[in-house]
Amino acid sequence: MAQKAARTQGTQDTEDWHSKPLQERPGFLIRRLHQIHTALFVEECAGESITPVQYSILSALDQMGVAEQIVLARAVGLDTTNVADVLARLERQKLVRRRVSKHDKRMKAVTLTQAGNALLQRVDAGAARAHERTLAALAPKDRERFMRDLAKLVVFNRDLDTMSPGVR
Amino acid sequence: MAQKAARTQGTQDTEDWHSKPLQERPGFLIRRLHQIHTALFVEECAGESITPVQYSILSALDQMGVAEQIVLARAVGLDTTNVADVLARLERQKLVRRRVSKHDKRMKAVTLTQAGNALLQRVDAGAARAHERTLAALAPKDRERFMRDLAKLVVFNRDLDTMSPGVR
DNA sequence: TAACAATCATCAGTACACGGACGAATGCCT
DNA sequence: AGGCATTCGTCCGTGTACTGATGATTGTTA
Repeated sequence: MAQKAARTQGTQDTEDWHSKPLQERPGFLIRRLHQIHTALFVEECAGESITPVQYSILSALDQMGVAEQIVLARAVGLDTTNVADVLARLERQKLVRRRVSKHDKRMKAVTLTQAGNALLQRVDAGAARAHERTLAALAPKDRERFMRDLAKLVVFNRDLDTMSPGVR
Repeated sequence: MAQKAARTQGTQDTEDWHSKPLQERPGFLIRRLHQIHTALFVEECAGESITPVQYSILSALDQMGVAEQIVLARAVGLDTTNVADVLARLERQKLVRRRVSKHDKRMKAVTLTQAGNALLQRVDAGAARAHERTLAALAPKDRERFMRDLAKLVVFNRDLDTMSPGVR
C-alpha cells in the first residue's frame, strides 16, 4: 500500500534523502524533543531525583491501584525487562512494593507505598510545568493540534514496538 | 492570553494534572514516538545492524567531511561522552577513523571510512522508509505542519540541553 | 616564563531501552 | 494424570544518554 506519492513538492523520494539536513529529519527531531523534555522534567523536579519514566510508572500505579509488572509494561509502553529494571530502583527507594501474586505465582503485584504517593504529590506541579514548557513555543491552538497528531502517530503504530503479541 | 480555558475538555491547570491519562501527556507521547521510530528504523535497516543515532553521526560526518568530536556532538545534539561512546563502536566496526588533531592535540578528528560511506549508501533507502512510516498516519499537509511544529519546539529549547555553554 | 583558567577527551557511575535465553508456574489437551 | 506450549519474571549482553571527575593540552595573564 501507498506506493508513490512523490511529485507533490516536499516528499522527495529515497534518492536524495541523505542530503537532507538532520534538522529536517523526523527521527532526529523526535529524539531531540525527547531529550529536551527529559531535561526540562528533571530540571523542574530538581531535588526529587525522579525521571519521566519513573513518573509514568508511579502515575500508572496511582491510577490502577495494583498492577502486575506485565500490565504496567503495557500501560507505559515499555518491555518487561525495562519495567523490572525501573521497578527495582523504585523499590530500592521504598516507593513501590512488589510481592508475588497469590492467584498466579509467576506474576508480581506492584503497589505504591505511602512514600511513593507522597513523592507523586510533590512532583506533580513540576511535571506539569515541564510538559507546559516543552510545548511553550506553540500557540494554544497549535499545541492542541500537535498533541492530537502526536497521539495519532503513536496509536497508529502501537502494535509494532515492544509488547507486540497479546495486546488485546 | 489564555488564562483559564478550563471547561473546554483539555488544558486543565496544574491541579488535577496527575489524573490526566498518560496517553494525553506530551512527554509520554514523545517518548513513545521516539521508541516507535527507532523500532521502524531498525526494522527497515534489518541486516545492517545500525541505529538512528549511529546513522545521524555517519550522516553528519558525510556532510562535513572531517569533524572533531565536539563539533560532531553539537551537530547531532549529544554530549561529548555519548558521542565518544558511539564513535568507539563505529570505529570498532571500521566505519570511521579517529586521529589526534594536528593543530590541537586535545581534539580528535573523525572521518568516514570507505566502509562507512558504503554502509551509508546501503542504509539510505531504509532510513527514508522508516521516516516515512513514522509519519504515515498523517495526511501530507498535516505531516508538513507537524514537522514544522516539531522543528519549532526543538529550536526554541536548543539552549537548555547538553551542550549549553559555548553555543555561539 | 610561570601560574592559571578554559577546553577536549576519557573514565566511572547511573538510568533508560531492547533482544535472547532461561527457569518457574500455569493452563490446556489428550 | 502426564505432557506440553505459553506466560511471566529474571539474567546477560548491547546500545543510547547524561553527570561528575580526571588528565592532557592549550591560551591567557600576571
